[in-house]
Amino acid sequence: MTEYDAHAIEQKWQSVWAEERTFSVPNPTPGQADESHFYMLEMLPYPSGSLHMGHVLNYTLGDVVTHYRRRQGTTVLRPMGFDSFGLPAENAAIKDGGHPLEITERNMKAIRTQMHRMGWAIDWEREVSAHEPTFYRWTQWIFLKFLERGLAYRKEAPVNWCPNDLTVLSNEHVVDGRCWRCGAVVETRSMEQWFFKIRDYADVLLDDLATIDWPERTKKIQTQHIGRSEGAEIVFQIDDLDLDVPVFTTRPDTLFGATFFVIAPESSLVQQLAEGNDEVLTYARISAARPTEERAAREKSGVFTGRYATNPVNGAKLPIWVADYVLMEYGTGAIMAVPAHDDRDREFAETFDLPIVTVIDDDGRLINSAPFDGQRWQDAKRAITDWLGEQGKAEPSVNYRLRDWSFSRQRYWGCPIPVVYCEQDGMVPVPLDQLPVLLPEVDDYRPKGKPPLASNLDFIRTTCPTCGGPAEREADTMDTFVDSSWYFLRYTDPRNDAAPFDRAIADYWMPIDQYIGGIDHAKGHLLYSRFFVKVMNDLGLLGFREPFQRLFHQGWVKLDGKRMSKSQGGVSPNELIDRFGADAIRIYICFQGPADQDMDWTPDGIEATVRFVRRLWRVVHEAAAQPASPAGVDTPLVRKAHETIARVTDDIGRRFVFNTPISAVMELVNELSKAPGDPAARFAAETAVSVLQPYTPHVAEELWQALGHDERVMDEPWPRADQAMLHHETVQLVLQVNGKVRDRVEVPAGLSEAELIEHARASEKVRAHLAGVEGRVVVVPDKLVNIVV
RNA sequence: GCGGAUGUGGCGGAAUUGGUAGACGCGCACGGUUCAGGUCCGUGUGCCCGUAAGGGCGUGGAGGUUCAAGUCCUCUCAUCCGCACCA
Repeated sequence: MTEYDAHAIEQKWQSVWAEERTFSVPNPTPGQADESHFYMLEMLPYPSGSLHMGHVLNYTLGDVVTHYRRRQGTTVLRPMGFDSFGLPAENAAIKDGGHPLEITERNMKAIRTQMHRMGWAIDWEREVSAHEPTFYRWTQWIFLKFLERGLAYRKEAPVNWCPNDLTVLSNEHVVDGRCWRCGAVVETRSMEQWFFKIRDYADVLLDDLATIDWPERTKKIQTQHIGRSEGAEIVFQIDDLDLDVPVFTTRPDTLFGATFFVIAPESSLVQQLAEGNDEVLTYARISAARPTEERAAREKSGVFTGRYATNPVNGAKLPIWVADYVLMEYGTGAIMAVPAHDDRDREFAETFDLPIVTVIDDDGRLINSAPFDGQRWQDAKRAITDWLGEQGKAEPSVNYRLRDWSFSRQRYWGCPIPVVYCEQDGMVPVPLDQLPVLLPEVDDYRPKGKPPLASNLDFIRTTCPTCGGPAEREADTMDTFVDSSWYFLRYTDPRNDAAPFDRAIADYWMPIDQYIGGIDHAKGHLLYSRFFVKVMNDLGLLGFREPFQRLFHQGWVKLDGKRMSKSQGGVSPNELIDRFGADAIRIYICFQGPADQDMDWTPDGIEATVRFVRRLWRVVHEAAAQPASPAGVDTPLVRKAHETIARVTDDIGRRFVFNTPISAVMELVNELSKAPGDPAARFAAETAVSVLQPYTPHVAEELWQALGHDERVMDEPWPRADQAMLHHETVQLVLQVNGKVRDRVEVPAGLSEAELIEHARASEKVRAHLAGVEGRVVVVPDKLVNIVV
């Protein structure tokens, strides 16, 4: 027996797999019989640096599943690529002082090497990167399809502006009022921007959550983000102006309690209502410009316009105020204020000394609301809406918190938006056959507040595809989340140069059977991708409605309480591979705890997993020197082996837990080492190597050979536990008195209740606690007898 | 404020259907092998009382249901995460 040499073994097998293209999976040929297949995917990395331990956990989990499924006889598609366009990669390049293309490709190279060294079973022949023209050509193509269908549009709107990254951000990427990448406080600016009409899909995005197997918390986050709320739109008339202003409310039952009326500072109504009123106009201008964060500070501010609105239920004259606690983007930008039954309205009323009228009593019935007095508020909602509806002053309405997705960025490193602007023809899409619109190489790519491409005249100046006259190209680029909304489709048919993918091939592999990635993408990438798939389904490009059938979030790997975001000294995967080998790291990261919970990174105990691999190495070699285990041999060791198979299979396959299988194999190895010469030693060793193989693919192959096999263990069918071997001849019977364990005895399995009770009463220890009293008896067959006195 | 997750030895964690709490590993202690050290092997290790036999306590806290609760119910505390003036 030679010493265990992780590096020699790992390099050897990694070379073999690369040469033999072991993990490359061909697409089905037309007419081929449908075979069992599985699409395993983990979220692709940003090449903004090299991998950290969080990635190692993510991709190792995917790898274990990949091997496990392969060995179930399933063809597993498991591709990889790079989210190489966009802020993360570009900011990394700026920091490193190089060109984004150069830095990005350098990082990609480093990551590929790390992935190779971890031994992950990846089909590299399907690799795609967002920044390659062969990929973004089709990002542009898909954009144009959206545009054609009216789902992409340009609009002047208040948007989130990051003063540090000098670009617009989507709502999903403003976190606590700050930029998701750099942490700068985001400002509000009114700019003409590109949007995707994700709001049109709010209902289906909500409803179809019921059809997918996702963690409930993720569904909750999306549900909350979409924020569907049902109510009514009620029309208020503005005195003297002959103007009808609708408001949205979820509580039409409180209409009689409305005592004032408020409009948002950004509302176009302000100009009409406050003409010549400088106080109001100044307030509106100043508060509209306040940063979102400051505006969300609780203190209520506002100004009275001097005008009144008429409450349609009772003709009451409600003073109209302008106040910045009313948002332009939600509902109609105007509200009826019911201070008795709304905390914000109450606070405002108290600040400005406005009347408060209670219209629902403690029993939940309407008061001060004739003719609806006495009705339960839940019923009155409907009744008042119907009543006003008959007069044409109300109709049921639904509102969403979800805003359309702002996806244009004033940055260089992204997919060019393929439209041109012509004086004659206005905005003109670039014809499909002229794609891709190539991102030009520029020297000065740094953000300046206006898109860097705008000053690149070679790029900007073009001709109009419609009239042939002079035109200018769009200078904004796309959000990186556009790329990641469809990359998983490109993997299915990555070299197609006639279409983004062939529909039949995408329909064959998709939807993804198992997706693994961080929960930080719950309302960004995971929502956008669902939207893209639904649109593409509506466009007839594919035959399914959801991209990710089953989703799992790995926990964060934390260092000093903070999420790992880049490789830090001492904990970089490369250094750990150098010191301990990939197999030991793979075991370690899985063994640390439940994969969906956060873990604090400590290197304590990583030596232990190396020690375990060495122990396995030694024990298996010792067993390999033994004669082959005869069929039908029945020893405690052979039973332990079958038990291990059953546990590991259930844990990975059904429960989707990855730490306890390692404990199970450790137990088996412990028993094997304590049973030298056991006739089942070879069988136990083979079992240990076989079920550990998804975790430790390199050393498993080496040990499989040592056990005398020519085949690869990764190609061996997953072992099956012999049910007969799981059945025990004797069981340990727990004897309780008053629910407390007093004795344990070994008895034959399958005894009758009477026999079990007899055993219990025969126990000295039980008798000592019974003191001669008979007692009532509870029996759990093969497990427990509890005597209650 | 709303929504969600978590809480078990000195530490990471296990306990899958209400039925032996603490598997597996780290750490620690003692012993052995090798001996420059580490490696490696063995034994022990929830807490308290007791030389021992044995007994008591024990899954953040308080109640409850049950023959039996880490697991179910009610309340509560702590930590973390998501949302947050969304009418």
